[in-house]
Amino acid sequence: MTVEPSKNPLVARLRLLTGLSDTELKAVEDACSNVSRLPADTNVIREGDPADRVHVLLDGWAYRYRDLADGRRQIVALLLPGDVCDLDALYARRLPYGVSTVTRCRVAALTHPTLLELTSAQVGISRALTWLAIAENMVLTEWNVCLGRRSAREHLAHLLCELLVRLSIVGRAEPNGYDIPLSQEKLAEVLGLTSVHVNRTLQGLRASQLIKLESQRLTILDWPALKAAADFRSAYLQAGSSHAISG
Amino acid sequence: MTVEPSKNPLVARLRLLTGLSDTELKAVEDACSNVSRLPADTNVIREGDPADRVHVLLDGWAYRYRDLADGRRQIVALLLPGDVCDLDALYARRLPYGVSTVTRCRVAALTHPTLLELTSAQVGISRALTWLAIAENMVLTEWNVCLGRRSAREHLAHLLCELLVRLSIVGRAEPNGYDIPLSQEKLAEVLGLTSVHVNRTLQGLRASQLIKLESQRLTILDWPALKAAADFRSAYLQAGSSHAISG
DNA sequence: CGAAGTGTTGAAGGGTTTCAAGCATAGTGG
DNA sequence: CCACTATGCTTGAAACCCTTCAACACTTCG
Repeated sequence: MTVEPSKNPLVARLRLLTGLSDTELKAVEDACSNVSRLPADTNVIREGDPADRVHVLLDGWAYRYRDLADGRRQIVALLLPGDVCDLDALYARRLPYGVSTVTRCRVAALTHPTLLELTSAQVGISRALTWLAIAENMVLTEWNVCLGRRSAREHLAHLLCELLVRLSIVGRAEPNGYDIPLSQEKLAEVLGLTSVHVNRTLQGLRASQLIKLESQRLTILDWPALKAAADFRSAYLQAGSSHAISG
Repeated sequence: MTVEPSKNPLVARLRLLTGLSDTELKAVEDACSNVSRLPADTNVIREGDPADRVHVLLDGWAYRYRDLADGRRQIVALLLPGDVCDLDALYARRLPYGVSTVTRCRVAALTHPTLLELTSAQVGISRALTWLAIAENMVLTEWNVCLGRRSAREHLAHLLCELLVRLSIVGRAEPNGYDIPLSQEKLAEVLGLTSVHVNRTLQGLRASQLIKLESQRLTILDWPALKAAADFRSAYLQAGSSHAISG
């Protein structure tokens, strides 16, 4: 049985990294049929919302964030096409974070019963869910390292590297650059810095001839040097190809 | 069918938080029969080790860490009884981090085939794996917030709160305190600070009459005030009780 | 008793924040 | 077409949290 290449970026990721069968991939694709379009800069879900469905980002950029009482905000995940916005909704009564769009987005909603049915029918899909959670884990772990031990310059360079690899996996990047719709303010909320310092750090990377960044377009001028500045290893983003997880 | 209360802290966690059936809990317990004992301060796995099995911590404290080229180290997870040390081993060829013991530990090793068999036979166990990954996710997310946006004092207070709740779930804490075998150096590696600053921050919490900490024993003198100082909400650690995930 | 690890303290330095202002760009309405 | 406004980017100077370096005290243990 052959299936023509899907436009669904989640399917693309699962095909590339997990070895799911065509039948299972088709089932995932079918499950993503309830699609809605959201404008830029709007809430997908708010912190504390009841968790009765899971959202898959099909197109556009979004982010997961937590706000503190005094207004400080930390972005805890950048969501790209093919990412699940709120996996925790599977087991949490209410979500401990909010999700908002950066650009216009297409989002598929999968209800709890739909997912139960899917995972019961095919073990591979159940394993794919575990894989998705673990893939997120690895990104979160790397962010922990960046936030805890890396300088602003290293951290920013690392983020730009991570985004290149993740976007490439779902066909949203060219070899030497990509469109990045984040303001310096948003970058600051990701990096745990102020936008002022992000600005200066960005200038540092530009001055070193590592990157060019203008009008929301990042060009990587020296990939080896950027990777070195970040101490970046891409392995953690590409795990899964080793063991097939199909049922 | 009734099962007498298990000494296995992973079973305790799954029973309390996920609603797995007794049969499934028994299967998990049986799978943890290959136990080894490790002395304090030794490697469970090293960064880059081949990932052919998964380790479950049955007793003692351990931690997951990443080292940078110049010697900086970030601890990316504190592992308590009932925690899985290296879930990523399920899908990664090599582990992107190391795991070491803090105290003497008892650790169960589950080989890849064992796990495949378990998850194929019982959907509930497959879902439990996803739940475990998501539970880790929530902790990692909260650490991101702490590292990115909270002050040293808030962060330290938050960690002490988190540990009380997590230890309580597996019966390793009293209502107002617990044994904490971490040196200030280790705390610093968790918090992304220096041990000097951890020392001063700890003194601040003592001076405010929030905690007492001597000879590896933490006593919480004012739980509401400590929670307030940390802006701590325990919900993220107790998710799962809402939806049963049994197969 | 000496050695090693852990906790404590002081003083100086640095990376990042804060505050404040100025500039550019894009969209809006008169 | 041109104010006018809003938003984001840039820059400077001062302040602050945390680090660095260095020294000393305490405990444990061979």
